[in-house]
Amino acid sequence: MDSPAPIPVSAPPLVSTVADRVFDQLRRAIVEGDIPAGSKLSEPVLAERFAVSRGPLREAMRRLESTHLLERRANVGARVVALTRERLMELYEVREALEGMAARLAAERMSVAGVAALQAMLEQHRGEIERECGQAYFQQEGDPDFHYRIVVGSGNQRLIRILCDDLYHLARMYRCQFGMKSERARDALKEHALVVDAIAERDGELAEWLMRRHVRASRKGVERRLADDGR
Amino acid sequence: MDSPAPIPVSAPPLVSTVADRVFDQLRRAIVEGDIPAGSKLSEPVLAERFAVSRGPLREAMRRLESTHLLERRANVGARVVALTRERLMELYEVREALEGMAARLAAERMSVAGVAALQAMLEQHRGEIERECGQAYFQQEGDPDFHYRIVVGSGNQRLIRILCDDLYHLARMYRCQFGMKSERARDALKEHALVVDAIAERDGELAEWLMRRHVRASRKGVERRLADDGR
DNA sequence: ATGCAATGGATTGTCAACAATCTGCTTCAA
DNA sequence: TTGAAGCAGATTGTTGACAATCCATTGCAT
Repeated sequence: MDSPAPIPVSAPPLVSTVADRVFDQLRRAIVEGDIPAGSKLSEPVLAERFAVSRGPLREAMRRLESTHLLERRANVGARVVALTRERLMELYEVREALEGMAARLAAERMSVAGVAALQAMLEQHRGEIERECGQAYFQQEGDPDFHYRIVVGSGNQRLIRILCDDLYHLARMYRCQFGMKSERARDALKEHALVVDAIAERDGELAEWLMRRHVRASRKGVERRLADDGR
Repeated sequence: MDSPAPIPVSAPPLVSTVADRVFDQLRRAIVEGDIPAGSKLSEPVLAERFAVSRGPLREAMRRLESTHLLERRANVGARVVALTRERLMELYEVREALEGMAARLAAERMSVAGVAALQAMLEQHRGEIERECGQAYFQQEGDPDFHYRIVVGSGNQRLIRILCDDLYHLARMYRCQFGMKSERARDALKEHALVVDAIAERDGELAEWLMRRHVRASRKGVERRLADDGR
């Protein structure tokens, strides 16, 4: 049984270079809204803020750009991506396709130990949601955990990189900045359980179908919230 | 009716910087096998080869890494990705999911003009395949054209970037280096026609299903070829 | 002969200065 | 008053030199 500790998404670099540190710090600052979305990033001021020269900083920014958190134009500068309703919907569409496939592959290939760990995690989440009759913890921690495990369980390295290295950070950025806490916790947990069951039964087709429906349901929940807020 | 000229995948940068040029040249050299897969890239020798300093070169390499054509390790160096049968299959799995979704979205959203252009392109391909009773042209030019159009027609910016900026270049690398010329040209054309019909009928569900089957069929064709070659 | 430690060479990471480019403001003419 | 052309300031792109790190070879001890 695995610990509920944060899952190492992409293997952290064996040796940490200055650019790596700056990359992590900058990403967190952007994702958590410390640096507001849409704002312009000046290389000199950032270099001073992180106490590094422009070389490693530019490398970090380049990597942020490759994860689509930054947009650069030559001789003009870099801006943090703008969070729009449209982009969020696009993100959900891609996630639906990719995570559906991940669930299918996980059902076909995940080790029995992996499936057991998945079921254990689900049980733990069930306990937590019961205990604090709460929605807060689940959507903020449990849901990403669930999705990570499925994706990693697919065994498809490319799938893992696209989702864990890029899309999930962006998804977290939306959660942080739009302040979404789902009231869908109980429904989501039920949907998770169905997906896990399908994986345990090695029914790839059903697992994919259920996962896609789960992602669509999440999207609709978000859509409703945004409509209420009048974004 | 559009010209059969090469489709501009991602908008070429308005101003071309040195790093941009090196990026394009390096990518082409890697994709076309001019620089063999798995080989190590030395910064000094490449800098001399392209007659630039290490700064822009490193930026270009960083971008190649973000497209997963290069792998870097700190203080060790960069290597061109190794082309393995396993990675190729992973690529097809991701493409199946993503292009299936693209076909669905294209069916729902593509403009009538876009659909007309798609049909015209198909007709042109049909003529070409008839004329040279040939498979060469089609798989090397026509098939990518077809997939590009569908993806762009989805209107999902993120989908477009993932597929056109990253995956398609890698797919082309496999084609170039494994020297695949499909004997599947006629079958593929038929499959394309079915997808286009579904899009024209605005039947997203069917379009997705057909596109996924088409990608799977391509994968199987490649698998068979690789088995024959004993890779 | 085998395993381990130290050293030399090369490669990459980092830094600060220089050059090219863009943006916004000022100025001038219609 | 409006529009375009030119200039100033700042920002980014590029360069070459310096420092830190790793890999392979060599030598030695077991």
